Amino acid sequence: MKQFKPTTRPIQKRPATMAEVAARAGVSTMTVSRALKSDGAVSEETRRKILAAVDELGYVLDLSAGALSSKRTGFVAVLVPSINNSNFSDTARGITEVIESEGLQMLLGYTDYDMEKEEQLVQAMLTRRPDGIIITDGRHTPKARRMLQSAGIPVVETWDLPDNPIDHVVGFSNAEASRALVHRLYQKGYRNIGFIGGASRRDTRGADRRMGYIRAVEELGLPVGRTISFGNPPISMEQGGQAIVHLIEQWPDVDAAVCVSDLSAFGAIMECHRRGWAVPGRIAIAGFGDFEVSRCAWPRITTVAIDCRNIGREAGRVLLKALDDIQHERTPAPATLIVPFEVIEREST
Amino acid sequence: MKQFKPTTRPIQKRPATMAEVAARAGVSTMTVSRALKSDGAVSEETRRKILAAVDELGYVLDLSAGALSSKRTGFVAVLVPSINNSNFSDTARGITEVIESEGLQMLLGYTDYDMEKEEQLVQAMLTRRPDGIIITDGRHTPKARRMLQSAGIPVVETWDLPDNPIDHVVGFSNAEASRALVHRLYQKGYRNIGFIGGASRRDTRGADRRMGYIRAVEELGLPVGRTISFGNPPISMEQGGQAIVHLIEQWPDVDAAVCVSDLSAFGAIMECHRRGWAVPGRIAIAGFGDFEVSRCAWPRITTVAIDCRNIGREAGRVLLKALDDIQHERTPAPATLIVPFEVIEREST
DNA sequence: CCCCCGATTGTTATCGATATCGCAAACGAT
DNA sequence: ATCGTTTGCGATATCGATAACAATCGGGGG
Repeated sequence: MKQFKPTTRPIQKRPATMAEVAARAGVSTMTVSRALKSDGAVSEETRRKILAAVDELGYVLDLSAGALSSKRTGFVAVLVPSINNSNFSDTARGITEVIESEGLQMLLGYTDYDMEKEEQLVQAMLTRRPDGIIITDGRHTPKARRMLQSAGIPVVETWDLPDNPIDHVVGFSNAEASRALVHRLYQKGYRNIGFIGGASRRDTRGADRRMGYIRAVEELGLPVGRTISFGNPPISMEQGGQAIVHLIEQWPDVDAAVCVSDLSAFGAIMECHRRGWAVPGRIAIAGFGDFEVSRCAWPRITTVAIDCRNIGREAGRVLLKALDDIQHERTPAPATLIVPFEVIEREST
Repeated sequence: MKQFKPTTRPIQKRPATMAEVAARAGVSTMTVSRALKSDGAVSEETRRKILAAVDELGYVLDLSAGALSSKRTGFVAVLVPSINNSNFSDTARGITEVIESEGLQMLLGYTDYDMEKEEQLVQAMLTRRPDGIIITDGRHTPKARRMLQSAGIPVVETWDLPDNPIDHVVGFSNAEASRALVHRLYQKGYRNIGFIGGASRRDTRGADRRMGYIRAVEELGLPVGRTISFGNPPISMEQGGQAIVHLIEQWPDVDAAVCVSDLSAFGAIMECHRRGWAVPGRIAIAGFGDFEVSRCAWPRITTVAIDCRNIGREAGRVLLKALDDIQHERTPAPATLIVPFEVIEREST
């Protein structure tokens, strides 16, 4: 076909193959393959010739072919509920940081806080034959569980402490953290504490936080039942604002509110400003997650801090360890790593 | 090796292959392959047999093998500067939404606002032989550009309007948007407008916004040079707070500030509250991006709204169109799609 | 009754790399 | 000089699927 516009690039030009590189460098493909991995035993001279050929042909290695023969794709599947405005993006970041040093690549999927979607996603991910999988959840559909167990790869569950772990775990107890926060508010003198969370049970971590709250008010002998459920997870700033209004209208005597996340806490505080309710004068408000907005808002928001990025790093390390064990034909021992949380008191309570 | 704990799962169990499924169902692998794609012409009876076998063996398709023979990996590489606290997570979301309906999967990479890193990432991504690539930037290193051009796959540049596009474009002019915002502030009566942005030129969109600001103050005959550069992109809320203090100390007569993003605008506003400077009484503050925090803060923040998710969707659609063209052996025409922005005036100005 | 066609299924040849084994040359130690 | 031991490289056989083409079987039209 005649090209009228010489600037038009040929979309379909077939990329060079390793065999072509080998031919040009006058060696076998195996030697090229070795030269292109850092550890390959190749003489300096041949390597130079090969790299020159690679350069001239603009060759890039085809890992998708390599994966087939080496039986290692170099993929790590990562499933998170959502990546927008959430701690999970930091966790994903931490994972990437750790695994990319080993030449592994992340395959990211969103479950939308939905177990069914998670199941489909697990299936779709396994289709890519990842070397390992990190999943931000401790509860799964039976089928998802079965698929994960029989996939023959290391699994890391994170951000939770599952009752019955599939394999490895890197997490903390959301319930305990929430409970600790309520106790701290109690120490500060608050006696009528409410809770604001999402309406659905899809968010298992949110549900755990609610449970921790309930346990705390019960054991402290505080008035119970002051919980507002509002909107689908992840509950937004705007919804936090609406929820605080409901909370106060329904129980005018509440003096403090624990929100399922910093975002809803922030929304609640801003709505209070708008209505002239002093925070913490009229009502104290605490969040969860130590988002940047909590450190920066005015007033600064009391919250539970979790090092999200570190969760990712640790999860990545646990996975690398397991992969290393497998490569050296050791049976990896399922690890459970509990990461710390910290209640941080700021001006909002 | 003896298993002491019967619950321990066999990590190394090799997953079933298509050949095993075929044997069990009493057909050829080709028939299995056809049954597992939706479009395959297989009789209802055989399909049932095959699906039964798949189920019994717990078989999952191995796309990494299929990719080799079909020469289509089903991957779309997506490069974004950062995924944390940014609009790009929404864009990634939009892309996923569109492409997953076609069975494509996103391969996500972070450039950290760094062209060198971008270049490495492009190389790493091409190694996976994606069917297409979407890249959140209009400026690249020469080598990255060359690699993208000769990769033989559709390329979509997004979030920018490059002077010299590689292939397809879905974006808008950051400079124009920023300029429009300054004009709006001018209409509102502000005559001494500053700018707060990151210190590095790595963030090309940030640089464009600054340029738009400069052009606007010049053409309006306003005092120039009132710009503060602070911190590495993405400039954080905290840095926005520090920057506004510098701005006001250095030019006490400024009556309005344009921030490179909503996050820094928010930080600036909160810092003003802390210091008792009224916003917009003492100083008006505007942002960029229409983050949730801007809709929810008090005061609500004037900003430039971009439908980030939609950028992702459109970029995905453009890519799908190109892939479809290629499959039908048409030469895809490079498309440039300009998405709208809107200046939204709120209480902060 | 023959031929052609569509629907369904099988055969064979890749796809592009790497694992494994093997061999030759270089090297080092007795 | 001899005999291991490395070191560097190549030949061959996969890895698990799909493309392309061939084959088979019924049924309808001529």
